[in-house]
Amino acid sequence: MDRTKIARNAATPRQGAQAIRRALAVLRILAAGREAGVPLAEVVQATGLTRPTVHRIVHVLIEEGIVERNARSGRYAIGNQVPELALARPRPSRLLVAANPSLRRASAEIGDTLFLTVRTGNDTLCVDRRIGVYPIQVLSIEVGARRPLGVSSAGVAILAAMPAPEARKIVAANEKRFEAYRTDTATVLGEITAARRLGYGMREIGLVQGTKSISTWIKTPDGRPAAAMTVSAVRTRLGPRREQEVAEILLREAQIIEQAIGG
Amino acid sequence: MDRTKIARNAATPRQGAQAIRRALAVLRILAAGREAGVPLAEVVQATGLTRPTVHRIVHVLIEEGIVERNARSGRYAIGNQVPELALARPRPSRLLVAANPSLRRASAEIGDTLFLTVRTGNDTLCVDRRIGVYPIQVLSIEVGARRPLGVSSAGVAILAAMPAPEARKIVAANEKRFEAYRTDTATVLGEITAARRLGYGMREIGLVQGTKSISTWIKTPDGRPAAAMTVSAVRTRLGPRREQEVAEILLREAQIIEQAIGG
DNA sequence: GCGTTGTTGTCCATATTATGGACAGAACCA
DNA sequence: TGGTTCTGTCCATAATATGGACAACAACGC
Repeated sequence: MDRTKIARNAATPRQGAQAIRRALAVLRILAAGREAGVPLAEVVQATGLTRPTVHRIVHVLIEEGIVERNARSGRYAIGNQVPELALARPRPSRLLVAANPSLRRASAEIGDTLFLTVRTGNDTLCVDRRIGVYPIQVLSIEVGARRPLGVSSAGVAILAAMPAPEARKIVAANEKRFEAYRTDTATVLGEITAARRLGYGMREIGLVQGTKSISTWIKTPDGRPAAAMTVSAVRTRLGPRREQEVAEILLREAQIIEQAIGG
Repeated sequence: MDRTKIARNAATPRQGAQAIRRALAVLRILAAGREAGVPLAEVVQATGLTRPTVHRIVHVLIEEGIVERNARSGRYAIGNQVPELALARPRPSRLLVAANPSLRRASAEIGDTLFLTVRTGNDTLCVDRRIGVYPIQVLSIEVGARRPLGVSSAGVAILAAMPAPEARKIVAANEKRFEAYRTDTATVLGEITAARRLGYGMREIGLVQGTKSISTWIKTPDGRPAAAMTVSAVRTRLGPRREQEVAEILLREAQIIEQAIGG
């Protein structure tokens, strides 16, 4: 009876739309499942909603064409109508355009697979990939791959570049989803701290066995990290010396991209 | 108190998600506004919802990143996160792939601008465009353009190819949106009847002054129209004789596409 | 200046709507 | 055949979303 007026202007998360927010949370989990989709139980676990609620949401979204169900597996996936809605927007994003020359340059210089990953909500989303000239390439992550912030080196880099309290809040929000990626809050927080010290994100053990990744963050003019640039390679190819070299190239190019989107 | 069990299995549109359905209705209207966006009042008018409701929905969607607001005009538009969700799906649709050779062939043969338009819900959505060799081209419709079924020749063609009651239902549902396109239910129904007789859709007066359009429908194996192929040109270039020629080419290619997606 | 019209934004009592515990069915396995 | 793990459905209930009414602001005319 006393916080009625005080809290309204600041960060009150606008009421009267629980169902819509929940539906979007479901959609974002489904998006992480790509074409293959996600079983209902996993959506329940990842969102923390009850099963009847998720079931209802998912089936309404199916009726609306926003979600599809794989007839074979019974899994739920992002439907046809989502790309159709997306057509309303102009094709390539500002970042993608700005990053293009840097990706080309760095890819040629480094020779290993290069990824551009953006932050979207509590997830990372791979939006570009360049294959290098070295004969062994790590291609496990495809354009469109989406993961909770924290489970990839790109996610760690992005979290490391934001204020610690904000990063902690996101990690806490993603906690329920870490299990599926064989990690946990403590590990993630440790990696974030390490990345802050180093100046870039690093994972000795990538999501694929025997790979190693290095990521630098890219900040928007307002100082918030919006994306990351990542190199992935077989571990043996990224010893301490080369790690240093690669990191320097990535840091240089990240700065160039920051300037391009800043101006 | 008597229809409790009877109607449940057939086409009961699953309850418990009014808000989600409404949010999607809003999104689809916003999608029609492309980058420029749509003023709130127009969303209200087009959806038939009340203003407070639309306002609430739109602002929640903004908080979620699904909708953006143009700072200059105050209009609302589809946001960043929609294409990001869309990345979860594999790139080019089955239809787009199947239609590609036909579009190329017809475009070369006809020389005027060619469009491929799909049905999505109660809208048409332009998904491909080929520019011909003739020096005057009608380029007003871009890939991503979305309009209520019935206002373009493509929409009329698609409606003409479905069972009359279903077409009437869609036209009725779109009624509130026709005004913005300077047409009305009676006109649209008349055009649909004419298209059924002709075997293809036609508009003497395109949405742009002085243009004329011809559209043939494309049906999926289950017999439902899913898309339309359209030629637009300045009216003088599409006299009765040439109209016949163009229609024949379009009908031929439509059939080829139908076979390609059927097998 | 001052009404007029056309916007968008907000409040809050209310009834409609979404919720989730409990139950049921289906598929798989030993 | 009983156990386990999944999805689907029901319905009383509480919480949620609703929309009428009011407010604020801008642009325009005179």
